[in-house]
Amino acid sequence: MTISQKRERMTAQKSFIFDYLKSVKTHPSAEVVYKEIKKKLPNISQGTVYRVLNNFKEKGEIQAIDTKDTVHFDADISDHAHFICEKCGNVFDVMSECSECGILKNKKIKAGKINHYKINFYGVCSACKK
Amino acid sequence: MTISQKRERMTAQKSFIFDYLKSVKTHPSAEVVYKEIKKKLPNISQGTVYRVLNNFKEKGEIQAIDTKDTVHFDADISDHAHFICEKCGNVFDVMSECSECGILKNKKIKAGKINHYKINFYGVCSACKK
DNA sequence: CTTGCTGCAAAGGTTTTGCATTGTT
DNA sequence: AACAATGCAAAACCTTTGCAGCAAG
Repeated sequence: MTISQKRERMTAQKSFIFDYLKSVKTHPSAEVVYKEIKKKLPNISQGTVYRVLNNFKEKGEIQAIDTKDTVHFDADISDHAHFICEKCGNVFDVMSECSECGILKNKKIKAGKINHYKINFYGVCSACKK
Repeated sequence: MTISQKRERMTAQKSFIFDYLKSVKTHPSAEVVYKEIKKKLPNISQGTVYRVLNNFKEKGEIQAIDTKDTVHFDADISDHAHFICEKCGNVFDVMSECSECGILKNKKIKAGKINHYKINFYGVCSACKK
């Protein structure tokens, strides 16, 4: 019995979503992605957006940022930290290296083997503080 | 017009929940807290558990750990990292210091002032790898 | 033509909330 | 007695999913 390899197909929905994520420096939630893509593909559905985002995440092509409310997505999969506004929930990049975390990556600790890590900083963003 | 200060009241529900969180080294979700407390207070409702946990969090007496699925709670509010199992979702403590993150704390960066930070490590826990 | 992907809408699961009642202070 | 907190159940919210039709290869 041979394992049949599923052949992935390229669609407008996928490429629009990926291109959009690559083009923005913000870290949009699924809902924001949906609204933005809908401007170009008016018939796209929420279900498709969630499915596509989750597929990209599973393939490691984008990363998800878990916040209090909704999940945010980032097409930049390099190790970098995020600043999460406790008021509006927006996510900003923080260019900070954490050598200790980098050393632990791929190491096996008591809990299990570390595949990757995320650093989130919390505070109120400049816009909300106004 | 004077600002009327709300006086908080002590209830069995609150103290049971807080004591429970303080007593465990796991990082239970709201649902787990609910089930555990229900053993001692059979009439407690889910709504109360969510309300109490959120109040403790807002007062800074406990911290919330956002994971892919549900929020987990930790009565240990010291700066320490967590290992999140990508399979079962359980949360484990990681005793690791991150001097870079510590230095950034309370500093003002471009995005805003950092109040606190969280470091999450991801992987598959020993139990799930079995 | 095959079958992976989509749109639609319904379902699922978690968290929040309105309101009458209870129980602290 | 005041009114904060609870229990209950419904609502709100985000995300997933089943299925028939569409379209990429």
